[in-house]
Amino acid sequence: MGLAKTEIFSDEQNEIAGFAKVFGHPARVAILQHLFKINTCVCGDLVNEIGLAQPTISQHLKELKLLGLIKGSVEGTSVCYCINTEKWLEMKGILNQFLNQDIAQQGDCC
Amino acid sequence: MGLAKTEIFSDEQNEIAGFAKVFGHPARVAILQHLFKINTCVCGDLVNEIGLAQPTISQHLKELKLLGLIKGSVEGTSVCYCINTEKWLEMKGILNQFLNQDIAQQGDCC
DNA sequence: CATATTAATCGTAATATTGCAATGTTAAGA
DNA sequence: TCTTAACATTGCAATATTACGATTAATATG
Repeated sequence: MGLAKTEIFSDEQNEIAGFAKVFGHPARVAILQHLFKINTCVCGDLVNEIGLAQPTISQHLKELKLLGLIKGSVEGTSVCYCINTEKWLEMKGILNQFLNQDIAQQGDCC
Repeated sequence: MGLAKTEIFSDEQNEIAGFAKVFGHPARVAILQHLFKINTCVCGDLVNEIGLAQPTISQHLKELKLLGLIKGSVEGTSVCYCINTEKWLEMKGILNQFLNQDIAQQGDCC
């Protein structure tokens, strides 16, 4: 089917999956890393930085924007992208809660 | 194409994406949460716990096993699954490094 | 041995994702 | 206004993912 049965899972589970999915592709990881590294707005060099065609980068940016992880503001003919710190922290909190589940666990049992 | 151009990205980027991808589906999030909650081996009740068919669960378990996040040992006619703590911690470290990138960042610029 | 139980695998349908060429849009500069 | 630039959108081909029915494999149990 290719279609996830999201309705049988909790909002929390779907939220975790939603955020994680966006990192599930190396191009988006690379884009985010670059945005962090530059530390100031990037305007268009992502296409040169990463080795993918312009429409492909544009599409990945769109997905990141849809989740709210990045912001884009038009700057003349170019567009300036940067991390949305607030949303990033929110996501970090949610994912960390999931990743830190193990503290109570005392070891493997298999 | 549906095929990610992994060769143009660094090993680190591909590794982050690989781990994240596995959480990119709520069923796998649910499976992991349940394995943590039970805190002892779960053998087959995952199918009842989560509302998906047995082959579907089996497939998700396979992916989790492939990455090394869970271990399974045969226990009679059933199979006992549990978290692979060592691998989980390794993954946590890698993802945390990615999620914590923001510390140096001083705010949005758009 | 016959049968039931449990889980893996196979095959397949439906849908999603990835990537890009072609094209559209918008704003700057000549 | 015309042209160029920087992106976004559209449309499509190739591949991946998700889900499940049917089947298979392995082990208990009567």
